Amino acid sequence: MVDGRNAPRILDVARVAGVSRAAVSKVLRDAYGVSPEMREKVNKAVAELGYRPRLAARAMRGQSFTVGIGYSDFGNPFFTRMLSGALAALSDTPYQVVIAPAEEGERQGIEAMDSLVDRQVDGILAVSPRVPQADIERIAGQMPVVMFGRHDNSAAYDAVVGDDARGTAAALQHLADLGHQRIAHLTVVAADTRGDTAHGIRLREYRRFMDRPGMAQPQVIRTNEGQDAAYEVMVEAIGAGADFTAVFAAHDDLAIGALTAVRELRPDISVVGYDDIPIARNPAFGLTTVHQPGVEMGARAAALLLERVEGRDEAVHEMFSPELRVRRSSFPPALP
Amino acid sequence: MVDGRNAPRILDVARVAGVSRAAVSKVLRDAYGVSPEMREKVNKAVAELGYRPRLAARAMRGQSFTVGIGYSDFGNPFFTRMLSGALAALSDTPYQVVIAPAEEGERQGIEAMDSLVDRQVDGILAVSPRVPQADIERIAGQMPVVMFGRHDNSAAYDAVVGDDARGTAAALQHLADLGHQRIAHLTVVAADTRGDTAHGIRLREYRRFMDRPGMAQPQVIRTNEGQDAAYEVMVEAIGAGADFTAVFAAHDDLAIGALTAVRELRPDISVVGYDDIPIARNPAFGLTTVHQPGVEMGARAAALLLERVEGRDEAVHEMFSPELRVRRSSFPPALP
DNA sequence: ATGAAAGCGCTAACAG
DNA sequence: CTGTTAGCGCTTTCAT
Repeated sequence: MVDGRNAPRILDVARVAGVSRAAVSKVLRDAYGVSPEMREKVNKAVAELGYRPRLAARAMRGQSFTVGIGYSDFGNPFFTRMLSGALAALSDTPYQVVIAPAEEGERQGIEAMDSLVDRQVDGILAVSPRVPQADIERIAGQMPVVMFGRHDNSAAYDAVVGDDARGTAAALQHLADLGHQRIAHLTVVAADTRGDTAHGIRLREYRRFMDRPGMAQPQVIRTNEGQDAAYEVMVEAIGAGADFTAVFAAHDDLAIGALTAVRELRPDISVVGYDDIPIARNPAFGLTTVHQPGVEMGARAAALLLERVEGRDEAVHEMFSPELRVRRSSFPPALP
Repeated sequence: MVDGRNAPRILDVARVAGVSRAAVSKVLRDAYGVSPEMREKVNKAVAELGYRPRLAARAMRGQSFTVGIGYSDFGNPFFTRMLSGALAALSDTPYQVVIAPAEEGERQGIEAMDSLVDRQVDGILAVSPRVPQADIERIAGQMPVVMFGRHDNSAAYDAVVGDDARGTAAALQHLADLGHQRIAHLTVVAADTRGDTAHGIRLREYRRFMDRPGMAQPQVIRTNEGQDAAYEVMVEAIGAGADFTAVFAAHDDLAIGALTAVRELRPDISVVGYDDIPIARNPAFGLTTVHQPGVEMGARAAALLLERVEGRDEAVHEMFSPELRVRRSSFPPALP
């Protein structure tokens, strides 16, 4: 195996092209002050040698022209949408992208962000609901940061979020209009509904909504992630008597699990989800859900990050309006 | 914003701890020859300053202790399984992980791999069916490479693949046992069934199977990626007369689209998929499909990569056995 | 327009 | 066991 050490360096290119190292560097970055003929010679030498600049060496002097994305939950189709929006927005820029996968666990996400800092990326875009705000602010003190899906408005970093309060209200209003009064909320474990996370807001807004006159007591059902876990929990809840006629699930994956249980055991119960993942609109489910414009949100997050990298200073928080998509899963009217 | 430039350097730590830079470096890497008291002092100074070593500077001298994953198609649940297996296997090692997202397009994947080379990762694990073998071998000449899902056995890099020929035969045999003779194959565009890709093998094996006595002429139906595209194509095929009683889809996402069309228009047609994505086993679909042990495959790929990084030299190719999961979507017997 | 030279922060000999 | 020092490959003034 050819050791990385003997890969061509900028000096080799300079030698082949018969110019100085500085000249090569300038051509590479197309900086000011290179004659067309010099550019020609250098490019030829670069091609001939298959030269590629070493990013580590470059990064030691200044920008790395890389943006980092802190990411987790690769199986989440909504995150996938936002990721593809961000990648598309970044693909037309001189910035490359590296993704740091966040490990599971309590401090999930901060290691990923730190690893990006250590790599001297020029800016960070992250989906990290669990990371304490103080940690993010520490990092935002060192480089531009845009957080995705956080409602905690910080002056240190930008945020792109969906309007979860509004989306939740829309979903619940839809059920209420159908005549439902006893609506349960199926959501994730308490660790993930803390603070100003999307799931925290959805839960808070649910409680607020159930406070309205005519609505019943709130019933919060907790589950681990995954369709299967949601299914099990719902089977149990239904077995225990199920004092509700509709379920508002915190996201579509849970909703699918709930819908599966409901169809099997209590087809009269309505289910509404959140996110509008692709399978939701399959006629096999016809899941009524709250659509979020993930691609646009991802693209906007990337754009905000670039603005910051280029120098903007004040924090920006942008909220995207969700939109209810009514489908069959919530058609059956409530029982009297 | 605190500029990256004034982040603490190793010299600052040395000053605070009252020792030399080399001593700090040794403690950091816990190299041989540091007294406990020195270690103590240094660690204290590191914590106090919030010092973090700069990976770029470190990489310039030797290993980066990073493995790179070339990845694309973030929405593909099978890839997600293998990714989570790989990440889990890597999480217990001193190696960090960065993921380079592959852009769409013909040479999809090679830019991602090159970008990892430029970052001086210690090894690359990639899912890149479309990249020409020569390009991979060029990279494998510079650092360890493990490819996921490629059947082209190269001496330059390792490979982890599913036994697509066997999986395909199992799926088709199942349909044949049910009495089906006219089986169509729904697969992706020709650009992705070339060479020794998984889809290429599945297609080739399908043709071979249909050559058996008693089977009808092969019918290959092409579609773009996505359930919706597959649905449209199948609606069209059925509208055009559908001279088949069963469909073998190249992967589950296509199978779901096909199943949706079939249920709507020709519920007598059986559908079989490949990959066993989570939604496949939902009773709403009950999709018969070929299960691949994605998590194990990902973990094994990561392990092979580490072996290479640690010095193994001969190439290894490992094939994983798929397993047919029979469900409702293929129960209806063929029409006479 | 071009080139020489001084580092960026770290590691790894080597000396003490 | 600890410290000094010479680079790693690149960018970037500053002369020429």
